[in-house]
Amino acid sequence: MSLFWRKGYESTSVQDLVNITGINRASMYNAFGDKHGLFVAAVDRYLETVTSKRAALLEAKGSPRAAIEAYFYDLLDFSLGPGRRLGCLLTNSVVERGPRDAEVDHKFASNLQGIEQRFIDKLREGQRLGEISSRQDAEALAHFLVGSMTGLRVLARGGADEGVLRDLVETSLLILQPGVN
Amino acid sequence: MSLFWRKGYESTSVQDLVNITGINRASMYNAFGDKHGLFVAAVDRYLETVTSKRAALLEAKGSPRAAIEAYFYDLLDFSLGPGRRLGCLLTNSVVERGPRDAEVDHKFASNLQGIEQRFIDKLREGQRLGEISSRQDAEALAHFLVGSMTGLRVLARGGADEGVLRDLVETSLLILQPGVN
DNA sequence: TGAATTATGGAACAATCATTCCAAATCTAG
DNA sequence: CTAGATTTGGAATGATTGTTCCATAATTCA
Repeated sequence: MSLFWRKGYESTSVQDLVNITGINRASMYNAFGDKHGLFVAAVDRYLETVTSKRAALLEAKGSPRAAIEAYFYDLLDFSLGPGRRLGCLLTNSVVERGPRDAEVDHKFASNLQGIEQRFIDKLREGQRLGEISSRQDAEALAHFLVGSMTGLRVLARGGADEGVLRDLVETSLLILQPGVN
Repeated sequence: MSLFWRKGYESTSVQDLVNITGINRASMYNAFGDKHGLFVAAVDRYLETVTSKRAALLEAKGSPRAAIEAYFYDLLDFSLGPGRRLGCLLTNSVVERGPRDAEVDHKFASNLQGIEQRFIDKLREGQRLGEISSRQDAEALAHFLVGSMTGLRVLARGGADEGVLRDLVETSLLILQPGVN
């Protein structure tokens, strides 16, 4: 998973995977079928461990707006660490392979939809409580947040300065603030 | 350029390039040195043709806010066309190769900085004219717009629905609107 | 303990990779 | 028109790719 995350699919050879895991080549083929099967398993593991831990922040009780903010700041912190500027494995994979890998494409869509739905729930609740702007409907705001999140991840991998990422997060969250108009 | 755009660097073989261009292998090596040299030339050409044409929209006279809006809607339209859901060649390349290709990394950073500067100029002017919110300084807004733009390009390549992309653009532009607070 | 299933090491596979080489063809200048 | 330089076609290079095979070792289970 780490290797695919860092180097992508094509640049990671089966030999690399054998070297770093210490697992025999034949065993890997026995367990995962082929390189792509192993790759898909790595993406699944990524979603189960890395992504879903953060998604849990969107289930927290209490202020819905605070939950969304916590989600974004967690993502920001994670994106900034040294040696952590890897972006999101699934996002990277869909950029590299999306048009030619239906499985990755589908995982990307359904994962995004999952996050979007959590956003929508929290946004609706926040709008009802008056702590989130009702200028736009929750779906539009959720779509916006998904886009922001994606941009953040990609810019992080691209080596953008911390200030840029921070401004992106702060400004994105600011739009949730209920204004007067 | 088209091939690298569609398939990425690693998945595009020199043989593919020979086939599609009809240019002899030796001629290509003579002109560009190696595959990476050709790739860099393709990225440069992409920036000169595709990207810079849109960047010109940010130089237009008249309403600065309208210029920014025109830029985003042009990007949106382009991203939506059938067979055009390719994202941005430079962004895709930095996701695939960024950590291991200093040249691509540098091009990405300087290209983004160029767009950011144009955003800043237009934002400042718009703030002076009162047609853009002064709630945040122009730098922060520019960083935000760069992030939005990046998200849009990646989501487009990822096959996101038109509505998602449109909501992302509209909401991002809404934040420029001068409010009461 | 013994039989059956599974994992391991390592060689071997054909295919494809980027790259190089060279003689023949083409183009460029004087 | 001709000598010199460049481009072309196409074969050939060695390295690396993903994948398979098989005899041996380890493990599992009754």
